[in-house]
Amino acid sequence: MSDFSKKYIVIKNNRDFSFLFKKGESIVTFAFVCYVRERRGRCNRLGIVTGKKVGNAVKRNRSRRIIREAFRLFEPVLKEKTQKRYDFVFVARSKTPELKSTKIYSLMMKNILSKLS
RNA sequence: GGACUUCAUUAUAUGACCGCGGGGCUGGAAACAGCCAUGAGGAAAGUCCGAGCAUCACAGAGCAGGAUAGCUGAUAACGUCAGCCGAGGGCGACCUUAGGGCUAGUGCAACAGAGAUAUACCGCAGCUUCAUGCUGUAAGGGUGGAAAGGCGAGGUAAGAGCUCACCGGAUCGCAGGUGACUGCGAUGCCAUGUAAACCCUAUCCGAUGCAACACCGAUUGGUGCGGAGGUCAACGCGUCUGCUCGGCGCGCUUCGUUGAAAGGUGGCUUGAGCGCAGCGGCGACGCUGCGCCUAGAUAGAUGGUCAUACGCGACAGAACUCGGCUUACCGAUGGAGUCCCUGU
RNA sequence: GUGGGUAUGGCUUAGUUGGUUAAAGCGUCGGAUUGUGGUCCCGAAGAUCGUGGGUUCGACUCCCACUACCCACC
Repeated sequence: MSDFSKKYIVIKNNRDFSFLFKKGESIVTFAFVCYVRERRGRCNRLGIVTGKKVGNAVKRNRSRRIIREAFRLFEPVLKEKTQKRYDFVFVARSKTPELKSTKIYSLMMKNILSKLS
């Protein structure tokens, strides 16, 4: 996958994660914690963290899927609004697997867009 | 009708739209786009056993260490499973069972008790004495988890397997059974418990694990580390700082070292496979025939929204692959069987 | 994937060749001292020894299974 594609890139490096935890702007809700930072490039990047505290493998998988789905809906809205591109890291919390993706989507719209613009 | 026992099966379903993984087809130089079917479990879990597979080691034998422990069978193998035997529980269907050896040796057994692996405190009886002492005995008392098998009768000075019947255990013989063992008879009462204490006996075990391992690619060069140089002119990051300026370091060049560790591909899913039928076997299971192909990711694919139905959906997510075991779990359905109550 | 360890009063630790009663410090409570509080002194309460089975006459200790936490290696 290159920067020319429409989709986002998955953050894999531990260096990128720790950099975002240090330098990123944090947005806290009851469903997730989000770290954002502006980046140069043509697409957004996404990383999801589901720690041991979230629960067993099923719960961790579910929270990862929900966040990814919400972000899939959220991303085109973001691209229309601004020309800037960002790195995102979402950290799941213990309540995340019981929620619906629409709920997380609305939380993203409310909290993140207002913060970035 | 109630109370159970046991063996299986199943684990929300259907449709629409959007999205993900690998696969196939079409278009395209490629990037990619479109279409098609397909995509988590009974435990995928815990990692407690046993194998396959791979690499290394290995003439043969033994020691050490570990595992297992009724018998017969099943199996690739097992600590698993089936049937049976013994023991225990339940009125019963049925369930549970680490179930070799203390007569190979060593160790341990607190407190209590007279005495704990050998004894005589209170007793009982005989002899004797002022008091008491000596001898015999182990029925009774009390202690304890355990006191020379239990109970009754005979017997006796009082007693005792001293003798006898029954029960229990041991040894020997005979019969039945592949065998564990069971039945009968004779002898005859000889010594507690603990080997999930050391240990002994029998059987088994080479080590490491798919991050194994194999291949690709090589000085025109990859990874990490270190030295020297360069430049902050420009840009980014880090650091000094609350901020700005500025400095230093990295990204640049070069030298030395590291020498496949890094990256990619394979391993990676057709297998002791699954389903159905027939045959053999009490059964675990085996044989034959027909049919089927059913995840293969690599920061890790199954999700979302809407609608309908009901009982409103538990435990839970493949990571090389199988056979078990163990643990978690809302329920639903079916087969077989037992006991009790009522009616005919 | 492989291997190892820990769990004991509210907290931090002792204790296990199996033997009656599980020890200590801090903390808590009560008393004494002080004009009051602290320090000091005296006393008390507080533990199903992580959970569930088993072996044994008897288990914190031995064996098995499970739960939670921690660590190491590739």
